Amino acid sequence: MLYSKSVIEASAEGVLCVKVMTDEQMEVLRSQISAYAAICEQLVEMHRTMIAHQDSLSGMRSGHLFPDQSSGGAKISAKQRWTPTPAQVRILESIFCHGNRTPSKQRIKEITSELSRHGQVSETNVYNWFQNRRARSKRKQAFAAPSTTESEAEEESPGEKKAKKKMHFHDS
Amino acid sequence: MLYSKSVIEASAEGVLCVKVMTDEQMEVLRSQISAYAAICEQLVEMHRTMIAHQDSLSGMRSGHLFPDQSSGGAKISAKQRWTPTPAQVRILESIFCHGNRTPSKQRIKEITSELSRHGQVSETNVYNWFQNRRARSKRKQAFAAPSTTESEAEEESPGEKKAKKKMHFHDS
DNA sequence: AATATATGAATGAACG
DNA sequence: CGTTCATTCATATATT
Repeated sequence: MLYSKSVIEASAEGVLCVKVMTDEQMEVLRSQISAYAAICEQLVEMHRTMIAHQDSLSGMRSGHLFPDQSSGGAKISAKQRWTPTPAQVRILESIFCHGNRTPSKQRIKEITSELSRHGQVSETNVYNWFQNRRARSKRKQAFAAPSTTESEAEEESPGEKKAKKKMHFHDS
Repeated sequence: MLYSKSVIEASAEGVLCVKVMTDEQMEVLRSQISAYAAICEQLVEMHRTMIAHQDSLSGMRSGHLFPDQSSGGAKISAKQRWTPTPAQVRILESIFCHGNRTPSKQRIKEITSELSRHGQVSETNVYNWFQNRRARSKRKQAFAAPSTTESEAEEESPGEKKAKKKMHFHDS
């Protein structure tokens, strides 16, 4: 949809055939950008307002407790996706919160064997878990509003955290 | 649909007119839209989280309140990242499994032009693809190899690997 | 049951 | 090159 740029190839052979945009098209693009800009502004404004009212933020994690997997009935249903048992989650969280970042392959193996005693896991599962855990942790911290004390002086506008684009083209 | 198909009209007749945009300029515009889209997503997510927290306090439901964009179906899904088409994947896998490791720059160029006939692709994309392919192949080995002797049965085959994987195409 | 959210997995791109 | 990040997809689980 957005890539209509390469559509116009057929007008002439190789010479002054370029990607052209009519005023109309330009206008369309302009309004799209405009619209997004407006939406962003709106959202930022809303966000600020809400933050102002926000004071009691108790980040409670929803402890999901699911039934025992080995409760008599044979659970032969082929699971398509690994689901850590509560015990495994506890161990993983513990390790993660221990500040021990970037578990190496060796460490992964150790953790995996440890977890294996509480249910079936693979190294890949553990690896993915840490990857996801870290990524998610970062994302959730998008707005950790410390109303108590201003510790971090360096901060950007709410919407710009993710806007940074680091283009590094390896190219040829 | 915000993108009318009047895009092509201009090139048909004598109306060679018009504002031209280089690919570079198009890219800039695309990036802007993309960036705004990303920011919006981020803001919406933050918003949602905050609303959820507020709900736990007052039970008030504000509902979704971000306008437009979905009503008209004008989904600006500016693709920020290259996604190889099935045909391209097939070719790439084929080359990769051909044992020809670490394609040279020249080879990359060749492959790129070959792939270009099946969809837009840059040399950087190809380069990255091979890097990733190799790295992940190795990782899998690392995870699988140190076990016993018979666990070496897993090797990707060019023709079929993950049939259940949903292929999402992108229009051009 | 339908929708929403949480989260495991896959992968393109970037970094050192 | 190996490792890590960021984004996306698919599904398990929770909520209405």
